[in-house]
Amino acid sequence: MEIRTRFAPSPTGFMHVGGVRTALFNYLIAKKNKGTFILRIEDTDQKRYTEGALEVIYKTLKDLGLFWDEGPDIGGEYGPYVQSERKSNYLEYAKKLVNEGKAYYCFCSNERLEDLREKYEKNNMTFVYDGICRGIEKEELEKRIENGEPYVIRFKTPKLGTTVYEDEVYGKIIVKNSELEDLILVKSDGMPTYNFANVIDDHEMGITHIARGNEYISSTPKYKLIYEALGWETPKFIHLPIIKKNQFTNKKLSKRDSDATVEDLNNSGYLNEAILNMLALTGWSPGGEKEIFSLQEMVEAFSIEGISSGNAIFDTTKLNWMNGIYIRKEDIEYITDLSIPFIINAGFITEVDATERREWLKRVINAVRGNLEYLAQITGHINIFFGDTVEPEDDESKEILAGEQVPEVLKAFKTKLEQIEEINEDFVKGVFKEIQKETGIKGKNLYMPIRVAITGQAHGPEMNEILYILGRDLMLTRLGKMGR
RNA sequence: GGUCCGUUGGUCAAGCGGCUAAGACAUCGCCCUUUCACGGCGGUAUCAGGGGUUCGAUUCCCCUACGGACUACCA
Repeated sequence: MEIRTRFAPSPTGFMHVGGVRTALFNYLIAKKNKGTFILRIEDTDQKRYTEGALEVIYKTLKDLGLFWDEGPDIGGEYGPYVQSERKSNYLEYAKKLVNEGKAYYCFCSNERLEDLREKYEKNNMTFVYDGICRGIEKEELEKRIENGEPYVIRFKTPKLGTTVYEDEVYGKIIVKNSELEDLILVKSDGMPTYNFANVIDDHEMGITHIARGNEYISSTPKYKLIYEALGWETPKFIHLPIIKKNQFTNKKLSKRDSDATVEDLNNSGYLNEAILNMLALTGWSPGGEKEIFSLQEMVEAFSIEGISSGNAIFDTTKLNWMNGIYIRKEDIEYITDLSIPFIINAGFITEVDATERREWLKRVINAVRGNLEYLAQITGHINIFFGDTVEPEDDESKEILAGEQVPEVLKAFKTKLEQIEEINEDFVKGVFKEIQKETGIKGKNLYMPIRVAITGQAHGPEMNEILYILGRDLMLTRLGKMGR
């Protein structure tokens, strides 16, 4: 049988990492089995609808590479894929259940329900509706409906016995039916409740595996009862451990904890590849020692058995490490594209520079990418390549420039620069050796003063790269303005 | 309050009756390196507590503690 999974977000305008992880796992389950991954929008609550929210969902999923096979924008055999456009059937199913004696009309007022609830709570019991409307005679029922009395349709949950279902992650879940409420299927406005609509939609769309957050674990028995009442096969349930907030959340971390949206993470310079990889590894383990996975590799390695049952904290520290790996391994063109906005934003370059000086920028970015955990940090590393003047930035660098051999070294270096037109391989290869030969100064005493003089810092990328990137003229300018 | 679920180092986690309890991140030390970073090597650190079952429990059962979810005419 074909495996069909679905990701069914509400269009709230945000795609939090937890939601993305749910999408990812549904995607993986489908693709691992050569199945179909479906996107369905749950927008029955119009109050929640936000302008542009759909686009956020589409964009996030696409950027991450989680392409759906059926969905609102591309259609499919089981459409429509927007819940608000499917409303017609729900009532019919509910009425069918009523006719079969598996559901009933309930006229109870909110006040009565409130009183009831209070009574139960006082006795320390789980509130369940007492089902008084189950017993309304047919004649009375018809009369009340005719009179326009508001009603809801409730499911007739068995009073006795237990309901059991086998969770793919948590194992057997057993609940006493007496703990289960006669849940509402159709609201007094004729709209289905979320739970009911979900069951219907999932069935009609042929969903075979439902992966969702484990907050649904206790309501799943109710779902199962509805499936059974309708005579439908129950899909497999894969409840996922929740990704918790960092317990040490503070202002600095808040953007990177589990509340974070993918957009937030992107804005700090986290790559989608790293986010996805990290998300896969929280709540799932491939078993082996491999940790860096492309989406395709995840598909191959994935198995439901590898999903863990304990809730996890999104490890932002490890995300930093992993993101650094991707920054280093991805194509430099790609990293350059992603880095440019940060560099423009910091005022180092303009939009025009970004295209006109792209080759140079690429070299700059490549020179510093090894130091980065996330792209926003790049500005702190490339600043040495901008500006005509240079100041030793800290005590360490000042101390280096104070060395007694420094004037001689710098003078020699300056002379060498003046003798060439531009930096080339011969110059880079030979300049330090020559200076060493002429002055007798070598090692740190030779390299460090030059580094500090032309960059202002005692740390940074490889010297040769710096020479190329800075270029003859700028170095001369900087050296010239130094002693001033 | 009730019901359900969970608990292996600071974090992510492997383990599915017998192991010196993997691995990764972080941390510490060493090496590489003219600097920083990367990289390499090594160290510190974990079975929440208590009862059972068993020749033997991290693994199975029970209790306690702690954490989470659910308990809507919200999704």
